[in-house]
Amino acid sequence: MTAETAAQDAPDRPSRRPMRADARRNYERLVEVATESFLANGPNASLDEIAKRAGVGPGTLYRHFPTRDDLLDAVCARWVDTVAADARPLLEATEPAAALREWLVKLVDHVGEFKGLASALLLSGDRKHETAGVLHHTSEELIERAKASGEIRPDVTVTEVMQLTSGVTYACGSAKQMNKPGSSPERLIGLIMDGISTR
Amino acid sequence: MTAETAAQDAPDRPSRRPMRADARRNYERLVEVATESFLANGPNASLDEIAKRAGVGPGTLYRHFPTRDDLLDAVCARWVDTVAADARPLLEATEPAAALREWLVKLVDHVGEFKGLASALLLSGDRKHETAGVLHHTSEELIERAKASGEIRPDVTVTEVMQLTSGVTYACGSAKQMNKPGSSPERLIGLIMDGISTR
DNA sequence: AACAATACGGAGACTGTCTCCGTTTAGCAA
DNA sequence: TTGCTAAACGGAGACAGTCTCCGTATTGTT
Repeated sequence: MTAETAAQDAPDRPSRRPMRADARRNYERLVEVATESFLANGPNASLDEIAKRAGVGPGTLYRHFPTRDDLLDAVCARWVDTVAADARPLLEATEPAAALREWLVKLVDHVGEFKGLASALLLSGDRKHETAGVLHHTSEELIERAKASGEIRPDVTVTEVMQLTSGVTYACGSAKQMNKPGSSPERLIGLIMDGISTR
Repeated sequence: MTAETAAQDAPDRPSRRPMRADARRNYERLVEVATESFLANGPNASLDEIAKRAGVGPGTLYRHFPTRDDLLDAVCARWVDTVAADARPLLEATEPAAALREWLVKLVDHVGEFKGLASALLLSGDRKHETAGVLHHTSEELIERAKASGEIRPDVTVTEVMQLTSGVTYACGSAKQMNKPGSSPERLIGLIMDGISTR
């Protein structure tokens, strides 16, 4: 399921008939407005406000997205497609370890731009939407290739790398928002790469 | 400033005369109740509720702690003394790198127990209360010793280690709360230790 | 005992969450 | 087209949490 089709047979819709036209319109618009709003005001942005700015009543918002997390998920689902596209070329790179490093840095940057909204995604491998799965799967491929080439230790798991990476994301994000410079994602990912490399 | 004395010339009090007896009593009681409440209900526990359970009006709570963060800080200030005590023996250990590793694991465990309340502390080196400073300073000593013994790379900074550690804390915390087992703190800290070790 | 200075506490304004239900609309079938 | 029904809308309003204002009470000092 890609973000584009998400609205049709939306979140866990029991694959019944497609959404009515007006419902779909509102769904789309809500996700759109929510994205702006979350980016501008953080993940606690007022939901009623989002509804208002999308030109619908609160009831409509809550019918489509019963909880804040559901809305957050939908917003992330769009965004994740963009990120995954970034990885495509890396999957064919000639130097797997370097490719992995580059991907992890990109991941941190992307998630960082997206504020704290997406950080949970790195950890959950199997949420409703493939949202998180896409990221997990991409990482998995890159890690397996790097293991195969002998550059990464075979005892390291995908989950571990994702945990460490989400940690870097969190640390960089927090550091920025409290005006503590801290080290760059490149540097921290570098240290992690050193830790998981064969030697 | 230790937690015990915190109430006397409390948060950034312009070192004027000490708190009045009733004020101090309420301050103490509030921190006490807040600790329970945050642990039980997370960092969004209702402040009015805390005030009520401490037997004071909301006004009193807000006079002592103008923002939620101020209260959170006060709660953490108590807790940090406990943690720091754990490090005392490690500072004299004969194997600095092992001691550092042990400390970092302890740190993750402690912060984890304390839910998400304290994770921000690892990153901020110079908050109002020494709260964060204590942790930072302790880590610094352990890291310097490990560098001096040649086991840790000299180019690694304290901040970097704290960033990575807070990341592990975050990752383990999130993983737990969304029922994703993930790897243990020991394992992840181990990978980080590998990354920052000389080879 | 009297008097500042300090602190208390609760009423209430305000903001955000979420639901209920009467009204409207889309889509289909005749 | 028209009429019908399931689907969807949206806003009033109940509720919960935040935070302030200010009249009242307490403390510690002379």
